[in-house]
Amino acid sequence: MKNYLLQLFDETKKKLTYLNDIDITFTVPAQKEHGDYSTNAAMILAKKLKQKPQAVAAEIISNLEFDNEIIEKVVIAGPGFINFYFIPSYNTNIIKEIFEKKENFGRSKKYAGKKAMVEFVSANPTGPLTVGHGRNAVVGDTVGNMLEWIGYEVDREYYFNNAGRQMRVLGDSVRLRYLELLNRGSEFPEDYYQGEYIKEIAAKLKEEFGDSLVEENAEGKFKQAAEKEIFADIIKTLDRIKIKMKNFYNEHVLYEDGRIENLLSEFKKRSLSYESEGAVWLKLSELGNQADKVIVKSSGEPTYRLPDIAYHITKFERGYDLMIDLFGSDHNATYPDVLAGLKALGYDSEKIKVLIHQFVTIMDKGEVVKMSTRKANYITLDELTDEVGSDVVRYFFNMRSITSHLNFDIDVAKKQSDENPVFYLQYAHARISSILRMTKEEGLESSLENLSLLSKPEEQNLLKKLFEFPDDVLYSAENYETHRITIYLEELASLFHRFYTECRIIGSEKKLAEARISLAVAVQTVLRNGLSILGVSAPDKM
RNA sequence: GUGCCCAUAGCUCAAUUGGAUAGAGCAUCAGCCUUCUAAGCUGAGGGUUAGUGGUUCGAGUCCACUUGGGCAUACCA
Repeated sequence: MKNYLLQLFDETKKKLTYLNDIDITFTVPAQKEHGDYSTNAAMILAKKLKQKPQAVAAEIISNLEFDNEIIEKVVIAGPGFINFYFIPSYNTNIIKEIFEKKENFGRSKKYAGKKAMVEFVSANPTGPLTVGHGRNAVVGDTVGNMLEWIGYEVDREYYFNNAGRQMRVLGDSVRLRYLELLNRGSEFPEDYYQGEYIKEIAAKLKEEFGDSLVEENAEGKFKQAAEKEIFADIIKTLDRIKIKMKNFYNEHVLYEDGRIENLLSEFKKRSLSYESEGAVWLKLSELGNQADKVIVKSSGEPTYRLPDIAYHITKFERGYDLMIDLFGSDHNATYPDVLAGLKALGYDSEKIKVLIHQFVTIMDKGEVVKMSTRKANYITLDELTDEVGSDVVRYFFNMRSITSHLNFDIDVAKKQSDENPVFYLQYAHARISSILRMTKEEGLESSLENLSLLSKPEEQNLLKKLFEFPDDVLYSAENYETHRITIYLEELASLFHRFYTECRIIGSEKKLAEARISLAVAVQTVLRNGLSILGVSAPDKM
């Protein structure tokens, strides 16, 4: 429907050139009395043309050469909206399109040939992934899916660093637990990693090496073993919720390749850095940021900014047209420095989209759980997946705008009741499978012959909703908003359940029954496609 | 103190980016199964969109201030 309108307006632009001055958008009105689609173009143009919106609207309409077989009427309403009413039987064309495109219905080629990278999770291997990481992981993966749906070739990457203070403390935590097991322990510091997994790693080391590691330092075997074990667990955890990284990028590579040194001398050469108090500073205040920041400490060790900039340069060199960085809100102060640094070096920082998601608040037994990896006071993503399953985890994290805090009530999630809307969608899908099984037994098959019989409001509403899917996918993807997909699917499922209640298939006249089966199949296809974007399964039975 | 994000129904959240009468789910109440899955459907109640002012044909959305929260504000990442 929208495509037809766009076509129609493209034609009209030749006659009314002022239409080229604005972006003409079509929206589905909230009130169905206002038609199938609506545009506010006349109101926007009224200001530019210094005419009344109604007069502009009238002129536009009189120049529209629309097909009376497709559009029933076009009217001016309210302050100057132009409302379009389509012929009901035209709406059934969407079923044919869905039957043709099947699992590809909703995909578009708008960004075909473009490469995107989504960098997400990127947690250092100091402990198991928590529920907090879960939001990042699921949203990142789903953003990747959405980008694929609009044509991008997408790489998923996990950036980490196994050097630095955090990791030293991790290694030493394992060492102390190991010594404890040999009854040679000393006091375990409060600010060390308290988790059980540290003890498990220590136990494994004891099993393998006996007491031969007593003199070993924290940086060696202990840290290596910890990193290896923890990473293996992280990959397993991600795999359980259907996330596969294309690449794990170790910050260390940037040092080995000499990128850090090169970058440092590049900044120096361009007079973007200076030395003071034994440290090297980046002139961020000259680049429009708040204050200069240290890039190399007086100890000689770079701060995270330097490798982060170097890392992003590798992304540019790898030829990505779009680079997504997904962070929790605790990083909201760090990325502007990185972007400013890149921009100063001549890279197009517009190609980098930084998405910041707000924190997950965990509620357990009516209380907020304060999370800390260090104190081992957290709920792991694995535990959550054990409790509710991958589908609920993925759906739950995808269903909220990332700008808002996500309130994760463990009690509710455990219930697996109808408070989890994912079941509502899956139920609609399973219901259709069931219908198809039953109707087959009755000798009924889907048919595209008599779709014009689909004229009841419940049927028409479904058809119009199906039309919106490709648009919704595009919109969601371009704005990186996974939750819009869940909203769409819930609305579609709701319309289907209403159709199911009002429009029986078995027992209806054969032609009508077969047209309705086609509609049900189309709805099921779209439900399945939408769920696959979210990474949620579409069961045939529940 | 300063920067970023946020405040919408009892609770959890939407609102097509400035559009028409602010919508869903849960919870509460009242109905609907001898017929394709009741994990469903129908109806009811529930709102000064934190507050005040401003911008304009039109504001939950944009601007200013106020209040209240989250995250930052390191020579940690």
